[in-house]
Amino acid sequence: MENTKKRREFIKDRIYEDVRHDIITFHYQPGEKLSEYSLAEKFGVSRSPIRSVLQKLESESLVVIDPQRGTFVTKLDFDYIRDIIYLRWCVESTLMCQIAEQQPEALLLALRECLEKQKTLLTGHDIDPEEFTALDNAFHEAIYTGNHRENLWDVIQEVNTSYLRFRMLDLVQGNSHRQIYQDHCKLMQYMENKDTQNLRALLHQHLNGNLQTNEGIKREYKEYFTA
Amino acid sequence: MENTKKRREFIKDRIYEDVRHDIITFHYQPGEKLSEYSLAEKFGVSRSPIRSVLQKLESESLVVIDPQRGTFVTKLDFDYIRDIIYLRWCVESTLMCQIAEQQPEALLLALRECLEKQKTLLTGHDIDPEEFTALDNAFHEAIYTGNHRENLWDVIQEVNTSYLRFRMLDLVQGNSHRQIYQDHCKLMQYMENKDTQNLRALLHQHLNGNLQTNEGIKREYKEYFTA
DNA sequence: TTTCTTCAACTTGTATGTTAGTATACCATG
DNA sequence: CATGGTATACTAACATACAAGTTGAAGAAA
Repeated sequence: MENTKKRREFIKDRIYEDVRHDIITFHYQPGEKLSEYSLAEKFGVSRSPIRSVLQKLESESLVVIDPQRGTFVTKLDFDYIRDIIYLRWCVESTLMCQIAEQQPEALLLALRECLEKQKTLLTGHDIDPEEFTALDNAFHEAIYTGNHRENLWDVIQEVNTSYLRFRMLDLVQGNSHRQIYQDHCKLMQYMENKDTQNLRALLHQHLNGNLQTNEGIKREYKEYFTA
Repeated sequence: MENTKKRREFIKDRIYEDVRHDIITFHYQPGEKLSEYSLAEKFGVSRSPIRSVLQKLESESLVVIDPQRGTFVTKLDFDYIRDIIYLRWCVESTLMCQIAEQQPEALLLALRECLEKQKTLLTGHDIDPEEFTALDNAFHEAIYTGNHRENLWDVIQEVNTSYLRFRMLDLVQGNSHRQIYQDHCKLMQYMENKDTQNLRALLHQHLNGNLQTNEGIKREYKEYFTA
């Protein structure tokens, strides 16, 4: 049985992935101009697929299209990111409390396996930020899928890209991987011990990536943020 | 001081509002085909602005574009809607508990004013579903803005259209307006009395628009829903 | 009748003009 | 020098033409 829906790959799909990746990894810097014409030239295509790509990127707030002026990579808006963090906190703390309550065997096992993978990756040198991010995401995704909230995970992913860029900023510094892993382990413990009080508090801190360092990042990369 | 940012009105903006409205109000029915060419003809424009509109509508899951086949109004996916309800429940119950805790004077006053408007509208005959929806939304929006979560409200609105269509189904029947108003009043009471237990329970029921009636709607409009 | 092939009509993707708004460098004017 | 108008280059919005895949009906073959 073939359930992988064959969807022809269009030029715009490939370009979308390329440009999105380059924005998230700060290859294109916040504020940088991305004109249709120059992108079309770069990828060797016409402006039509580029327009599609830019409009899609605008819908996830990665670029802003200023009519007849230009299209620009959005700067990081901390007020916006702050609300995305709050959104995830509200949802994921509720989900985790539910897990703490019900102690679903299969899910807890899956989460422990996920943590093992993270531990393994951490033993090596030169940790690839994107690879670690994938494992980080896998842990959080399991929280959703384990509660049969796959759609909810997908929905949140669509608005999560701004937060993703924000987290990338301190991940490239390379010293927060271990902290994230340890947070996950503690969250795991709290769920197993039904310690919802500490669970919610730690998750808040975890999603914020340690409040004190945020201020440092905002200073260090202040040209990446909106005023 | 002029703070309304003058943004030139483009053809696609008007068409977007038109088509979106017609989908939400079921003028275009779920599953119906919306070809670029026929829409272009209907609005007397070329396919370019129509493509913009349809791509934007796809990003909020109101249409699905099947390449080289056609563009169709999406059917209501209850699994998806269920998760949107859960999302709103997680967020709004947290916000309301926060309000219950802090008892912010100005916000409580604003909420009471909002309820008065709803009460006034309910005294008349022939209640306009869209007008009531606006007042319903205003109550929920105040919960966000009162906690300085304007961005979060905006984010949720972007994924809320599917839920909006779902609620429209029983609103046109015209017998749930009073129930919604009464729910709001009770939620208000629970917040003032810091009764978070009942608050969370009622909000869940409120967002679901009464579980028992949902089954009836799914039967009555079953051609509007996915299998 | 049933099944397969062919083809025409229709779909969106892509390419390329054309139009109109914006920003800026330049120059004339005070 | 300061100011205001103008020409110009650039932008995205919009129009149009062509390309390529999908669908389904008509018709031939079994």
